[in-house]
Amino acid sequence: MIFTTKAEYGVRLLVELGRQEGDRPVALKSIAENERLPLAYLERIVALLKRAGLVESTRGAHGGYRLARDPSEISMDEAILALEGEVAPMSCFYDDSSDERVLCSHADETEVCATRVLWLRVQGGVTQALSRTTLAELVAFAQREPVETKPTAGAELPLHDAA
Amino acid sequence: MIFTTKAEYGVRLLVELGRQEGDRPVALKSIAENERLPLAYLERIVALLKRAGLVESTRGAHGGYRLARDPSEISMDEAILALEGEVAPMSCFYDDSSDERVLCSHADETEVCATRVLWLRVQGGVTQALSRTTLAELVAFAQREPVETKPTAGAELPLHDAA
DNA sequence: TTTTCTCCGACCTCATTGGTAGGATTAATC
DNA sequence: GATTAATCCTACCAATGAGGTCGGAGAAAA
Repeated sequence: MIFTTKAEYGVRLLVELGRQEGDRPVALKSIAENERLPLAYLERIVALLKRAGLVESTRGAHGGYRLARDPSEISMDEAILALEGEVAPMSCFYDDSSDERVLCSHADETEVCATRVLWLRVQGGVTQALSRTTLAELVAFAQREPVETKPTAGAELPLHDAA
Repeated sequence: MIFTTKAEYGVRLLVELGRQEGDRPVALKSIAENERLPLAYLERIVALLKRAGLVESTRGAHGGYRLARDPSEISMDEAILALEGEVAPMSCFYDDSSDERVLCSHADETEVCATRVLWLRVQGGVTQALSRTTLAELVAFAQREPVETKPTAGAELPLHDAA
């Protein structure tokens, strides 16, 4: 699997926050029950979103979480970056990586590496799909209503028949 | 990392076969030495490519592997499918998967699932990038020569600045 | 018949995933 | 001010898969 459950749970959490958008923060417990996800694990996941500035928290009784911005201003590449880290099709694509196993000189910009070209295209495909999708769209899907907010160019395509 | 070293090593193996294309099969040992990859592991990887019909083998002395088709007829989505299995951004996308953890009804086609929409787009982005890239292109890159074979539509874009 | 290959299955080690447990802190409310 | 409901934080833990290794069994050329 490409993405882990962090991405799945984290995005669902964001969608849930987007649906319940109001003046009062939403307690994680209610989301955990709604989505039937383990609360303790969700706590760690929402911490990632908070650190990335996508979510704000209020402590204490009647506390909880709310979106830091309008859902239409939150793109999925930001969310996935926060949840999973940099989208890299191969380990040596990470900045910090000194993966000794894959000793192709991917990192060496000057040398033309055949596989690097391929992974760059894949990376581009993923980040495009992510950046073109906003949280507002997903919230609209979850509410089974047509998209109201103006989506980013190209985002109205489901893209899933494009393979 | 999205793909494992199987994809990296396997694609490099294919590129190497594409470069040394001739009448005689290429022994795995020479490829392992060229690319500095563990031979025993490469053996298992090339078995995947053979099973998928991308590669043919000759046993015995002076034996080895050759491409089953012209490099321009081998697209990377076939290769990755053989090496890594189905490209699925989330575990429940696999046919055989009954992943009890992710209990979103991704599999249920009738129900609109917000995250499913997202993963479908990602999947589409990856498979597009892969299917638009042929082995012939990568071989050309490895030989530091301009692409001669007519690439599939859109394949001439590196796509990596598209993010 | 030895050498050089492909083939095949068992095994092994390590890192990551997907959690859990237990508590500390903060703030509203009785 | 005690209780309660929430966020925060760190440590631990089991299962899985990744990335190999090892040893040998066929097959074909010299």
